[in-house]
Amino acid sequence: MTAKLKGETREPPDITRTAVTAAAEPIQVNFNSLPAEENPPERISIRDVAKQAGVSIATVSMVVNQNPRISRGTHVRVQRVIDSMGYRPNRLAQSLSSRYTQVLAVILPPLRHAFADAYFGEILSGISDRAGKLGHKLLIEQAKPQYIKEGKHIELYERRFVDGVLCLGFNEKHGFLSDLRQYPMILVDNRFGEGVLDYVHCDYRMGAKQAMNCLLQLGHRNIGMIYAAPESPTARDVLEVYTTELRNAGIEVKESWMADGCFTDEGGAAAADLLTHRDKDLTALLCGNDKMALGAIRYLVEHGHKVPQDISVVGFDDIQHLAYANPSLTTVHLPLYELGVAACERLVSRIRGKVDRVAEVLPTHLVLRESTSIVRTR
Amino acid sequence: MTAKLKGETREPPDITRTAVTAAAEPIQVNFNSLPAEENPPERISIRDVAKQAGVSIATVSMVVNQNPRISRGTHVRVQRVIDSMGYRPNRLAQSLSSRYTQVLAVILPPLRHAFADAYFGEILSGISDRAGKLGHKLLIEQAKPQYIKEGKHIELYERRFVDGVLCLGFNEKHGFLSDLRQYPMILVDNRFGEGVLDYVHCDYRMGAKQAMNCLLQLGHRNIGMIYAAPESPTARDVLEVYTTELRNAGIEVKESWMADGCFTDEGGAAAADLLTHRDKDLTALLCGNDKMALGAIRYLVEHGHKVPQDISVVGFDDIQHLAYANPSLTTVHLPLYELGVAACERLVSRIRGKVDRVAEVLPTHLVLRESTSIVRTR
DNA sequence: GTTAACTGTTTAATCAGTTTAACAATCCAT
DNA sequence: ATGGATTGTTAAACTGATTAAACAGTTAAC
Repeated sequence: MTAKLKGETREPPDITRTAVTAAAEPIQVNFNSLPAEENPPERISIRDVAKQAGVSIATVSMVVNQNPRISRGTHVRVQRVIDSMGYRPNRLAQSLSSRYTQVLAVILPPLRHAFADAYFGEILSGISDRAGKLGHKLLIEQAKPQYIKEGKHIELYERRFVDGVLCLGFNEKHGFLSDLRQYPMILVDNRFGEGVLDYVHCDYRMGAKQAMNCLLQLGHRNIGMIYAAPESPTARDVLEVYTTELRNAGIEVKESWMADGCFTDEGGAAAADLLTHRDKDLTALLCGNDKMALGAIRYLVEHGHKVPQDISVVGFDDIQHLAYANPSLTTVHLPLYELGVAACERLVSRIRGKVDRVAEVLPTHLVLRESTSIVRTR
Repeated sequence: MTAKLKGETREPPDITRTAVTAAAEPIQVNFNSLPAEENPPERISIRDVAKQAGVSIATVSMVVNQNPRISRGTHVRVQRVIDSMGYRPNRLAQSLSSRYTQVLAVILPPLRHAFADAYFGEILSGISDRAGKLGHKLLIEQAKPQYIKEGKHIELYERRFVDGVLCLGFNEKHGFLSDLRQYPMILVDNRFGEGVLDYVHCDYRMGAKQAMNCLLQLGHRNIGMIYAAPESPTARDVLEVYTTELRNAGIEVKESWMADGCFTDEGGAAAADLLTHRDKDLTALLCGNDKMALGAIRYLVEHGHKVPQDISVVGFDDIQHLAYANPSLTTVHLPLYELGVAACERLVSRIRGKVDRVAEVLPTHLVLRESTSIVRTR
């Protein structure tokens, strides 16, 4: 009979409703000045503001959205009421009505330490900073097998959680990416198919060329390569440039000079083990990322090889706080922060329908430090 | 006159509306089988399902929410229609109506590398996993000064972005925390005031005791301490236990044995520098976290001190991949993943109104590795 | 001095759900 | 056969915003 009381509390739902599947600034605070518990502040809606200001809710909405059809006088008058009442528009209602959530999702690969990874972290910083500036919030998801199986990545759009998705650490092998083809999304630091998905990635070919030039100029001819994820287009870029540059220098490329290091520290160490035993004449190692390079250096040092005197090592990424490693690492600097910024920027442009398919490649540069030196003479 | 066309596209808003302030499973994909671009799938609403199933929208809603008032037969019949149509409830409408968003925010401190931090990463993993299981999404925010000044942390609730907030890496010095007092929130790995805020933290007193016991048992008597953030209650716990344990062992505590390492690698190195010059007789260092411990070891090794032969070092955190460091680090293991899980669990319970003020402390244990040894005899 | 164009505001429909109260239909006891 | 309790379903109100279309009041043009 009577309308539901405003502010009445209800029980929150215990389960997620997914319908489709039926299964399953530092300021010192004086604690004494803080009342132990306060009633939650009562919600002020657009109707309350409209009533108080003596206008319609449409007018309030237009003031909030800075619609130019509202006169200066009305704008000021209503804005004063808004400020005095502390009105904040309910974003759920805004999004329901406007069809835009102003939220983006970042999908990370299902690695145990994805959240603590320097590579992802740097990209995330860029994404987060730019998203904030563009007035967007960030949802973080991890694409575990179960997650994909349940179609949660599609729900992200279909249930209106987000306007767009940024995918980090995936490549063509990850079939779920093509499920997102029809929605706003961007693949970060890789590419996919031919004009199938939007992407932004670092120029791994340029980076590989810079690294190889460096090693060749230092006189190295027996150069090993610790790669990873050969199914990844950008990883293949590096491998291709590696072999091409060797050939161009008149060096015969040996299959035994290459090993998979799985992008990990341990993998890098294992690969260094393998490579140094397969060919004792290797004087340099090119590594697909810094983590593998560090693993390799650790292995080499522990097994009596001096770095760089016996073997030079070059990495990829230029992860922070590694300049302190001993020896410090010569590496290809990837503009990961900028990559995140660009990816976020492009995605939002796509959401706003302003641009066509995005395909951008960001330049790299070599950072020469202590893990490389002129080739040893026998 | 005519109703707006369904699926008609509108322009997304260019600005954030904040009213209050007027200022400012790997599967290979065959690309050829993918149509270049598809029309976005048309939205299916609860009304479409109701019509198709020949029931009211209330019934569909109750089926989706597994309301027991719906008969078995109706449930099955409607569920079939839901599945066949691929209906997914719009979460914005659900949340607007139900008053619960099923979204939690994680607020990180404004550090440059907060997203790539092993400490935060581990906690985040726990939070993320548990949030997923509880049917909640995660929003990630960084509390930059501007962010707090603009009251964005309060908007998180007031504009219905989230149901609750987890705060990582903050302490009593961070005044904005008290703004959140009246909303569901939990302070992670610290405490605040006396029953003012919910919190879960590791038992730093226990950890400090374990570390000191170890060092004292190894015969050390001149033990230095590299602390950080002395305004933090948990950091003070460690300092207090450190001094108490020394006194209990009949050792006079010297002010010159303590230095602030700012929780960073460089800070740890600088503190080690300071401490070893202030007192050449120090045989052990207790460090507030692993990063400082590593910085200290790096400094010590580079300056001719052998670790552990000359100086033993104990850390705090037990960050992954550090077991490989040389020497590997003896450290107090903090159950950070479990901390994240517990924090998330408790927060959701609070949101559901099931429990009172949360104040939980998780046990630690010492991991003995190579950076500690029996005290050197002169 | 009408008519047309422009301004600023409001009305009402819409977004897509949840929930309360009412209602119809069946069941059991009187 | 009548009344009350029980069960399953629906109508309608409600969540809090946006926006197209209508409308009233001025001003400009013919």
